[in-house]
Amino acid sequence: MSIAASLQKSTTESLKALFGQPFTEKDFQVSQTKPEFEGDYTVVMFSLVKSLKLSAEVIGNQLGVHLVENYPHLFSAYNIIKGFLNVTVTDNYWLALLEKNYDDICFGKQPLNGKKVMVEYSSPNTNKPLHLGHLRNNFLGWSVAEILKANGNSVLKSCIVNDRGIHICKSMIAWQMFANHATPQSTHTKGDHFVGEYYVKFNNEYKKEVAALIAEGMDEKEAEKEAPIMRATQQMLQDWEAGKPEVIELWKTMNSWVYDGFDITYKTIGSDFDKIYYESNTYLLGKDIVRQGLDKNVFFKKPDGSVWIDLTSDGLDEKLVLRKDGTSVYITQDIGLAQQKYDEYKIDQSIHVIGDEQNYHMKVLQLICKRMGLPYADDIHHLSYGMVELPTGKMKSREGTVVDADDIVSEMEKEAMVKTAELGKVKEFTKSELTDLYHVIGLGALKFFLVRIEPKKKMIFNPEESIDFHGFTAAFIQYNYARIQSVLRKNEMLKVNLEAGSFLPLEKELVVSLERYGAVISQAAEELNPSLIAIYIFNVAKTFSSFFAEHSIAKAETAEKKQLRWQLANMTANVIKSGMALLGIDVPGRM
RNA sequence: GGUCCGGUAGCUCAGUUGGAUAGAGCAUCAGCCUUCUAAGCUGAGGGUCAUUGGUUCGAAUCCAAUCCGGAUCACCA
Repeated sequence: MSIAASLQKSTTESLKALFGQPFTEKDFQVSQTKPEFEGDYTVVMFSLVKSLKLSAEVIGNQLGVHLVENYPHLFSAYNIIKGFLNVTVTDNYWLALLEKNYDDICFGKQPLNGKKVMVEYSSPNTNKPLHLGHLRNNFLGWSVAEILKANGNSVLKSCIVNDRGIHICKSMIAWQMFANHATPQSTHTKGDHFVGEYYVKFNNEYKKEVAALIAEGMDEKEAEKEAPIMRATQQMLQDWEAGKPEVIELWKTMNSWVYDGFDITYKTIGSDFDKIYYESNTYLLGKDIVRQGLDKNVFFKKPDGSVWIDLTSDGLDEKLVLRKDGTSVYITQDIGLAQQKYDEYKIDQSIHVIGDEQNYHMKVLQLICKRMGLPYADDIHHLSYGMVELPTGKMKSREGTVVDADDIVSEMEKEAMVKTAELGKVKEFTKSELTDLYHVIGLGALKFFLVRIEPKKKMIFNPEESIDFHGFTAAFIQYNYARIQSVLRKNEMLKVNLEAGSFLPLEKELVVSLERYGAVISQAAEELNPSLIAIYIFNVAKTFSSFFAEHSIAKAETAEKKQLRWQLANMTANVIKSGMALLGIDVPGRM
């Protein structure tokens, strides 16, 4: 149990003992004591004044005395300022905490709780390479999965690959028209980039054709429908659905090029999945559920044969679930996929990491599942995140205005190389050690940049002012980790009895901060919010950095101080490494 | 128009779920390497928490209205 939770518990017990009535943890608030006051944690008593009809001073005094007398192993002193009861935790508590955990690499993590969660993220289209927006999705999803694991859940990482549909056919048609049998191999191009080029080519050609038709006097809407390349694409989609061999062959070939490219990117950024779903296998699912829903009158049929659900009573609109020709739409397959996941794994919670542009869609999906009475309806959760935009506006792959994932990663590595060379601290590194270091620093900076902000906020990425290595960054944290490793290499831990020790302010601040790690993981898991981990780890590193500048470990005043600081440093390193791992960021032994 | 999200320092963001004098990073300015890694440390300046009203011991936080920005409301996915 965290010290904050212990204080909460002992406060409810004390209040009950003192005033003879039951209290819960909601009746008062516990928070960290502000640095300008004496004490470690604070009980806010204003909320108790009314129910007890006593002044805050009186309650605080009685409570303070009771806490110190009855929990002497936890609390050593208190003071009251206005309605705030500031409680000092005993030095022995902190010493014992350090002694027990300074070398525990699992500190802060929870044992398995039996809950099964699936996190779906990434969900790429197989017609273009990944871009910065996908990276935010990947890093968020991956990190949320790791945080949930650390908090005791069994987690399955999943991915739905959008490998079919009109947008895939666009790249295929363009390849047929313009490629002259070129391949990634023949052009020495990474497969996903290669296919992406044809997606852009499609759109250029399409625009040209539409413009030409309009020039001939056709109106815009019709021109967009009638453009020959679009007609050919639609024909191809029909051929695909009919299973026309040469179309399927081309589809498989081009998709395999893209997968080769994705594999490289995923490997580079450290993304992985336990289960991959393909839309080409799932797009027909869900129709049965719709049929059942028709029988139950959850859905209704319009005269033309299309099937709808009326969500107006929930403040939404009517939504189509089956076309008049009986084929399924986006939402239909999602219902089917949700059912399939549940059948396969009996998951307790299904988290979908999807951009906030799809808030409406996910709301509809959940509502439909609810109205159908599906058992997992309430366990579907949309982790919605804001778009990554450029100073010039939205990224559009159709128009080629995207920050490519592979490009940005290698640019960051290059930046890391330049900066490292300037500082000249790792001259004895081998070539491959250097490559690893640049990767760790460059990719770390990028991940931290994308994950340090609350998911639902949209963010603007300015390529001109590229991500730097100072302040609230991964590099700062990695740097402090490397410094600690250096100290630990040069100094051995002494084996001294620390029973009677006490803390200087920065030592105390550091151990108090480290103690919170478990609570931070829990909160991040509950809120599905990796930025809490990022902020926390940064604060740990910052506190360490001040501590490190102020107090020497090698030349500590006494043997006890040297041991205490050695253990503090070691535990800090472990927490940094562990926390950064939850964000998918590695830490170097030297930099 | 309906629904949803956002608006906090020049910029990028926190703000422990209603608590003490609203905090970090960047940028600016002033100090600090003969001492365990200066990708660092210490300090300074910088605020109408979009606006107005309400709720109460107490509001950046909750409620209402308004303003600004964004997303979405397809027989696309």
